[in-house]
Amino acid sequence: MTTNTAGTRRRDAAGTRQLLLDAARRRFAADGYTAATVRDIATDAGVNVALINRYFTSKEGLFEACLAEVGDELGRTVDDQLPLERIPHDLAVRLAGPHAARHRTQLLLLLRSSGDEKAERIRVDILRRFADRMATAAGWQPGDADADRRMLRAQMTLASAIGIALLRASTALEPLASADQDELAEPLRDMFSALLAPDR
Amino acid sequence: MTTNTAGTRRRDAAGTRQLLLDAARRRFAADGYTAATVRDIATDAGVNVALINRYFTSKEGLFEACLAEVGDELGRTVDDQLPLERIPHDLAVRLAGPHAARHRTQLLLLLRSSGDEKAERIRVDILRRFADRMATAAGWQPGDADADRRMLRAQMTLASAIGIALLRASTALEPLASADQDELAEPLRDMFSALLAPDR
DNA sequence: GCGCTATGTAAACGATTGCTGACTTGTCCA
DNA sequence: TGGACAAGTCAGCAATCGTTTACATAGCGC
Repeated sequence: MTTNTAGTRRRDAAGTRQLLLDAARRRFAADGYTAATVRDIATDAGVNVALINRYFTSKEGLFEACLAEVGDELGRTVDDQLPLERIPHDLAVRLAGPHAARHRTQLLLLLRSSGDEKAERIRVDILRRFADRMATAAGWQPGDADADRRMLRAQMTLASAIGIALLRASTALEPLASADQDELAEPLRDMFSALLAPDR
Repeated sequence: MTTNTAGTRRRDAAGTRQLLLDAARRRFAADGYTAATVRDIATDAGVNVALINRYFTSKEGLFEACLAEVGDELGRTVDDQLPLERIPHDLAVRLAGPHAARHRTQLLLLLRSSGDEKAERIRVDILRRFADRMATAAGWQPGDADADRRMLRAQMTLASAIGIALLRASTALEPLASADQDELAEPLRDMFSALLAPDR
């Protein structure tokens, strides 16, 4: 919360909008949609509660905006033509790398459901796009005979990564919860190459 | 809801207690702790709301009872000395077999957090026990040099299975969501043998 | 059959939820 | 420099939450 000498907030619509988005993403990811209250989010952001409704119309709108932002961010972050061999490493970094906290909220948000139909559509679209890229890296092609099998495997890979992220975040289960990037990388490599490149 | 001809409920403490447990497990697994309301649960069970507090003291108490029941059930269901080769098949059955609906609620409940400390302890205990059995099947022994590595892999296996269950249940992501037992079995076999038996 | 207790019901409590309206006040341009 | 509009504040609304309390009655031992 940036304040001037008088203790009143500096006025910056775009800025406070972003503060709300950041706080909301963390809260939604950590607590789930229902358990995260607008008052919690506003307090975290250091912003008045009413501004949530001004900028995002409703709690649902804020959630959708979070999802949309994550969609954009993943679209920019995830390499479109990522070689198969780098996927495990890339996911290990996401799960336990230097900016794991931010990446984790992205992954967790993908399985926080609000029940709202529009948000649900956004959520599934992101998952599908994410899985598509993995399937492509694994040699998937629309017309293939076993295209469905490859896609299924890509989606299972994604589900596994999210499951690991969730269990690490929401449970004090050792050694999983505090395993670092290097410790995770090796099993992830074994696992994902078995899923995505079973015949090489 | 069993009623006699007059429309009044038949009185059966143990019976309605179990009705509440079943309904609660489904609701908690599907909606999460906060989103599942005691009124929803009571309606599903065909039982008066106040009975939740009579039999389980509180919503928290009901949740703990659900977890404890799942713990017992898993303790009886999961074979203590399951051979490594059968784990993938066993999990495939749990995820998409004939009684998948019931097994799914068990798995999903393991990552529904209430925030309450006691419930959290029960939850982690179940997960730990579950992972222990998998690690044991994979040749884990307390004194081993790489005991920690094996345990980490077992926990990642469990996390993956739960992640797949969650994504199947909470998202219309095809083909994953409607894949049947046979379609899941093969990738699961590849995946789990890579995780649990990397050197065979 | 009588009466006691376990079982189930109904209504309401206070707290918290998301949200709204009327309001103050900062900021910037003419 | 003053006025207009955007940005932020404040108090309170109605709805819903978990829970409690007072009451009705079915079922069983005597």
